[in-house]
Amino acid sequence: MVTQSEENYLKTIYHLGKQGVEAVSTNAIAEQMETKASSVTDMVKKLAEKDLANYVKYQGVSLTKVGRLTAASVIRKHRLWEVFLVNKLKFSWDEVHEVAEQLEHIKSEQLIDKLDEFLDFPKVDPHGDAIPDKEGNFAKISKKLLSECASGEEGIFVGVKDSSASFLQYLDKQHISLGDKIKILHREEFDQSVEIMVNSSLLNISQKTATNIYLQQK
Amino acid sequence: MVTQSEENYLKTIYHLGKQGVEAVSTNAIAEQMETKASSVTDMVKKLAEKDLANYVKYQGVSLTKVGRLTAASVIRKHRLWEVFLVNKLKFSWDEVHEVAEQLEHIKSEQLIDKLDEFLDFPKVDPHGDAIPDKEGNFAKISKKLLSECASGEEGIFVGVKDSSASFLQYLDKQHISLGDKIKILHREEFDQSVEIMVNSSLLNISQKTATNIYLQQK
DNA sequence: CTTATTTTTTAGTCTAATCTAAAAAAATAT
DNA sequence: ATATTTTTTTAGATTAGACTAAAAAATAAG
Ligand SMILES: [Mn+2]
Ligand SMILES: [Mn+2]
Ligand SMILES: [Mn+2]
Ligand SMILES: [Mn+2]
Repeated sequence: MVTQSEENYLKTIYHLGKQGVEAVSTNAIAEQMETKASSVTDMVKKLAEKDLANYVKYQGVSLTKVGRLTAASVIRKHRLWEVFLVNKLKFSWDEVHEVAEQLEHIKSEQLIDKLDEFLDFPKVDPHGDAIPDKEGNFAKISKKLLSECASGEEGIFVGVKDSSASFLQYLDKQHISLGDKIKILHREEFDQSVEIMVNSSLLNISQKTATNIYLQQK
Repeated sequence: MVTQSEENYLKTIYHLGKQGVEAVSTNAIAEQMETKASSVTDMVKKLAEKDLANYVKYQGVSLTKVGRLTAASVIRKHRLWEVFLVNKLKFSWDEVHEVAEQLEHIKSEQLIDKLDEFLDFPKVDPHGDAIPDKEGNFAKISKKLLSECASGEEGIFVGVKDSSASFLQYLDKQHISLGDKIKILHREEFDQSVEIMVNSSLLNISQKTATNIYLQQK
């Protein structure tokens, strides 16, 4: 049995280390999970003991095949629940993370299969992140950061890199929503801010904002 | 904060002691929860410490007002999730209990409010049990055990007393479903079995079955 | 190549929730 | 009224997960 805490560690290692393939440092995990390095060392030993992780003292952790699959399954559940909360229960996209953080640990294959069907087999969550299938495979969506687009280029807003409530609320306030067509009009050399056209209105966004918006082109 | 384990104890005490008002014995709780009496003693002390229960050594436990409200809230969540699983995800009524046992511990007021609305404010769960409102009040449904009905009487099948999977599956096999009209034709003195009419077909049910079926009359 | 700094691990505590075995109290039976 | 049985509590251990402080290893600077 994989505990809730183990699942949270697996998810973090998965995210930090390119799907858990690259070795991740103890400190990186501790920082991400807001816990102490010594706690991470303990847990990482346990994951290795259970053959969910590869761990060599002082050399970081990566995930085994089983570990990766387990992590992907948790991520799948997290994102499906987020879709449920937004599409069915009318949560807004900045309110769902905490609740999904709990729901992702509910243990029932049947539940997730039926939820997936009920939601009509969504491929992305409310933040534009891909939902892995049961085998842990992601549909590769080609997307590019707005900050990397040249002026004149345009694309559809399909995802956010930062999905903190504050950023999502900022986007709401600016009336920038997933699915909108965005055109890059001008990039200011001085501060890297960008002038864009969204919903036929002009907007100026900071460099920080531009590095957190994904566009899909053509 | 009330832990998951504490919530489970509160729920059990609530069910065993007439909504937690009557004192419940340590052994009764232990048996119900399939744990040891010594574990119950420990937990009960903790609940008393947190002002969720009234506990006097050797005299059993009852719930405080806050304890009762907390228990009712967990039961509310459990039953709302059961409705969701059956009505929306198409689980059958014998499959939902275990999953609801986990879902009932998800912490989010907003989630439950929105779920309640999404389900159209149901008053009973898939087993005919009343769903308490946010204040912990149950809509009193007048229902009577089939075993207590005289021959000639009839009523609508509105609930089960035993909601074990095996009993529910037995009812499915006999094509007896919630909402069916049942008429008592004859009670056999010898073994207390009952001949009934359901869906215009004759059926003979055991005494045990009869004591687990609730009818609503007129 | 040493010394200093940073990172990681170990050692030792702590809390929550469980258990077994033994002691104490309460209930039942002679 | 005493002895027996049952119930409940206590005492002591165990496991998971987290923490602090100290030791050890790895990395970076001079
Ligand atoms: Mn989580
Ligand atoms: Mn998301
Ligand atoms: Mn439960
Ligand atoms: Mn039920």
